[in-house]
Amino acid sequence: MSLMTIGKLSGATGVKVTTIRYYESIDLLDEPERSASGQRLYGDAAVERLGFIRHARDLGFPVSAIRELISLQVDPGRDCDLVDQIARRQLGEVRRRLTQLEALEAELKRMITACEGGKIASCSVLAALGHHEQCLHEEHAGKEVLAALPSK
Amino acid sequence: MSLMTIGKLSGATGVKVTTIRYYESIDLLDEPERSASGQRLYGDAAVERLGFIRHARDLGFPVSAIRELISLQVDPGRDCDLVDQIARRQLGEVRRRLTQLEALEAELKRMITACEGGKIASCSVLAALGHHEQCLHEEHAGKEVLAALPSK
DNA sequence: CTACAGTCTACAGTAACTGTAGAGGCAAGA
DNA sequence: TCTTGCCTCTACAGTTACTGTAGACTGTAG
Ligand SMILES: [Zn+2]
Ligand SMILES: [Zn+2]
Ligand SMILES: [Zn+2]
Ligand SMILES: [Zn+2]
Repeated sequence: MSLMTIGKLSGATGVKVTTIRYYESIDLLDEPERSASGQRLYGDAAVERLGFIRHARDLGFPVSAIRELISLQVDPGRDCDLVDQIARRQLGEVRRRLTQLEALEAELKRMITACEGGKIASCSVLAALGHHEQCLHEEHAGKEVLAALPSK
Repeated sequence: MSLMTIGKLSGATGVKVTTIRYYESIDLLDEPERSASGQRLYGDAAVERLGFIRHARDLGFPVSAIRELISLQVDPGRDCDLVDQIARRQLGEVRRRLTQLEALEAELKRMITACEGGKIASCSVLAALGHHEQCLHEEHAGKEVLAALPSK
C-alpha cells in the first residue's frame, strides 16, 4: 500500500487540494500521517473516504449529514434505518426544491413571454417584478429554491 | 405621504429589519431620511423599491442582477433589451438547476428503493454513496444544483 | 546547482443574509 | 413623572462550503 501526497489524492479523487485540507479542518477526514518534513501522506483508505464524501456532496447531502453517515459506517452490525432515513430526508429536500424551481420557471417564463420589447417604461418584465400582487401564487418559491444544496 | 420607521417598512414588505439595513449597506436601497434622533424614516417609494427587490430575490435573481435592473429602471426611454436579457439569463439558470435536481432526484430514489433494510454492512445506500463508478451518469449534477439561488 | 512545481500554515473573501451585544429612543399606562 | 416594554441604533460575529492569497519551505528533474 503506497502512500501519496495531497496532490496525488486530489488527482485521484477530483477534490481540490485546498478542499481536502478544509475537510480535514472540519473533521470530515482524519488527520493523515506526515512525512519527516511535515507533508501529508495518505493511504488508499483516504481515497475511499474522500470518494464517499464527494459523491454524497455531489448528491447535495450537507456536511452534517455526511458526518452522520460516516459515524454510522463504523459499526457495520447496526441496522441501516438511520442511513436510509438520512437519504430519504435528502430526497425530500431535493423534491421540495424541485417543486419550488418549477414554480420559478413558470413565473419567469410567463414574465418573459409577456414582454414584446420596446421601452423600459412599458417592459412587462419590470412591471411583473414590481408588482407581486399580480402573481397567481401565494407563497414564493424562490427563497429556498436556489440554495442549501451544494454549488459548484 | 407618511413616513414610516424601519419596522413599519419591514411589516409592509415582509423583509426583515436587519435585511433592510443590509440592503442599504450594499447600496440596493438608498439611504433614507433620519429623524432627529437618528432613526431611519421611509416614504412610499421605499416600499415600492423594496417590494421589487424582494420579488426579484424570490425569483432567484442574484443581487448583482437586481442592481442592474434597478439601474436600468432609471431611464424609462431606453429599450428593454437588457432587462429581458437578464430575465432570460435567470430563466436559463433556473432551468439548468432543474435539470440537475432531476438527476439528483433520480439517483437518490434509485439508491433508496434498492435498500431493503438490514444491517449497515449490506446497506445499498452506503454502497452506492461509496462507489460512484456504478453511477450511470457521467458528470454529477449536485455540485451546482442546490445553491446559487436564494435560500430561505 | 538551480529552477520550478508542490506543500505548508494562517487568514481573508465569497453570497446573502442572520444573530448578538450594548446603548439609546419612544409611546402608553400607573 | 416614572416605568415598562418594545423599537431602533451601530458594529461585529456567525452561517455554508468552500476558494484564494501570502510568504515560506520542500522535493525533484535537468
Ligand atoms: Zn421587456
Ligand atoms: Zn411572483
Ligand atoms: Zn439501507
Ligand atoms: Zn452518483
